[in-house]
Amino acid sequence: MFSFVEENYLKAIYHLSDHGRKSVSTNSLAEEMQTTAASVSDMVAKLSKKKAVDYQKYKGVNVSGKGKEVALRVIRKHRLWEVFLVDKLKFHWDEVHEIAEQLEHIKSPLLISRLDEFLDFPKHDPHGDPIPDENGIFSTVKKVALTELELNTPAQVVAVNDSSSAFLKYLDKVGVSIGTKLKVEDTNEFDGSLDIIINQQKALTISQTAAQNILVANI
Amino acid sequence: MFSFVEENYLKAIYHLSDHGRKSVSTNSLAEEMQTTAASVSDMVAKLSKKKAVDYQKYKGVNVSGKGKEVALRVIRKHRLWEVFLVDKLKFHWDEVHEIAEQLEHIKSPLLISRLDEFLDFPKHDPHGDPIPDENGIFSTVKKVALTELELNTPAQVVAVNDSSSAFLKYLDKVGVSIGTKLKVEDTNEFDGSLDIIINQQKALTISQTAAQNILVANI
DNA sequence: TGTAGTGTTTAGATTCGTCTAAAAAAAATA
DNA sequence: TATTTTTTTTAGACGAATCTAAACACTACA
Repeated sequence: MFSFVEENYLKAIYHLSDHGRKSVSTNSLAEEMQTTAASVSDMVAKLSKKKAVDYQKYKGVNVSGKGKEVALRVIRKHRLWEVFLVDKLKFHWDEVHEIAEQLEHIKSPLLISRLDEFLDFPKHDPHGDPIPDENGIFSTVKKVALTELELNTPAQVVAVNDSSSAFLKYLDKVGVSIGTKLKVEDTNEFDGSLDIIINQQKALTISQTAAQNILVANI
Repeated sequence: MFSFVEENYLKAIYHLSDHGRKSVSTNSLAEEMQTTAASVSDMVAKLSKKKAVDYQKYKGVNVSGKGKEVALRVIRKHRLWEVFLVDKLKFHWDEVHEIAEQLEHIKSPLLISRLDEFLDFPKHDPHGDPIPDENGIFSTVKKVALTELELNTPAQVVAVNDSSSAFLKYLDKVGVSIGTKLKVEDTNEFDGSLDIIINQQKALTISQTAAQNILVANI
């Protein structure tokens, strides 16, 4: 139905359009796909003919219903494989993207449902991004920055806003990762820093800047 | 270095040449690859220019040292993924080939070494075929028919001689599959049947005919 | 509101893997 | 050995995805 390359275009359009909310320019898509505007024009016309995107010349492009379905299926596979690589094969969360880019194109619905089960139906990938279910539905846990979390409310880290390697290294050092359970014990008004308890044991103070970049959900 | 398609050709040549022992005709390769002789001629010329095969016009083709390396790497990946699908994702051994055909082309040496470790360094795939190591070396376990196994010697099922569905169904029913650990407790001289212990617990008597078709290796 | 500048599309070419049809070489047979 | 049959290769073309260069369409500002 859709080639490897077409799937990648649909995924990119879906991302750049902010989940289908705004149309995507040829140039931005060209940059995302590491190719030329001319190639993008060609491919978008092709996807339009296949009814996978809505497209009018010079007016930008967006995924259609069908295109969104394809994009979500690929995203689901990508994120499930990332969970596999980190949880089962002990990869670090910042080394899995490239491999998942390849694995996401393996065609076998049964494989994916078995993998989902094997991984115990994860709702988030190792970066905290939500994994759509087989119908393309994201689980609707509300994510808030750690700075917004109420005092003494248990929560779980589900994502980060800053994925720079400096920040990820810092999180590693203090023992925070996706899935870490924590609560905020106190806030220090003079600099906005937070006193938190990690996994009901380790006490730690983190800066306001760090806390703004850690997203948590209630548990 | 080598495309998806080139890898498949090298694998097919390696197989048809009986592990590089005899040269492969254009027509047989065309049949194996489900394509035309003309396409094979083109591709073989291309692989020859890349020094992956030894080829002289009208004289057939065979893998070169480099080509054999590529083929063995692909075969290793294919068989490791098959083990993963059967052991971890609970696929039946006759449903994994198609999916492994796709997975075998994922490029990441680290992924494969991690997978190998995760699967506990299997030496055989679910069909009993040996898995080459990272240097392309097959483990040289001696396979013997179960009828030849010494009494009370622990061994592991590595292959079957008869892959008729009747025999496979029988094996399923009695709980014997590739990888099953067993030993022979006693032989019954009057009909050649064997009393065996499966996985150090289940006792079972099997006919001489069945035992001749089960290949085991010492462990 | 006309025009310079930016963004986008079209035209034409290239590489990869494939095809059909035809030519050439090897093998089989008389 | 000469001729027929089979196998293999070559020639030329095609679709997919890409590219560069050139034409075209929008936009922004003088």
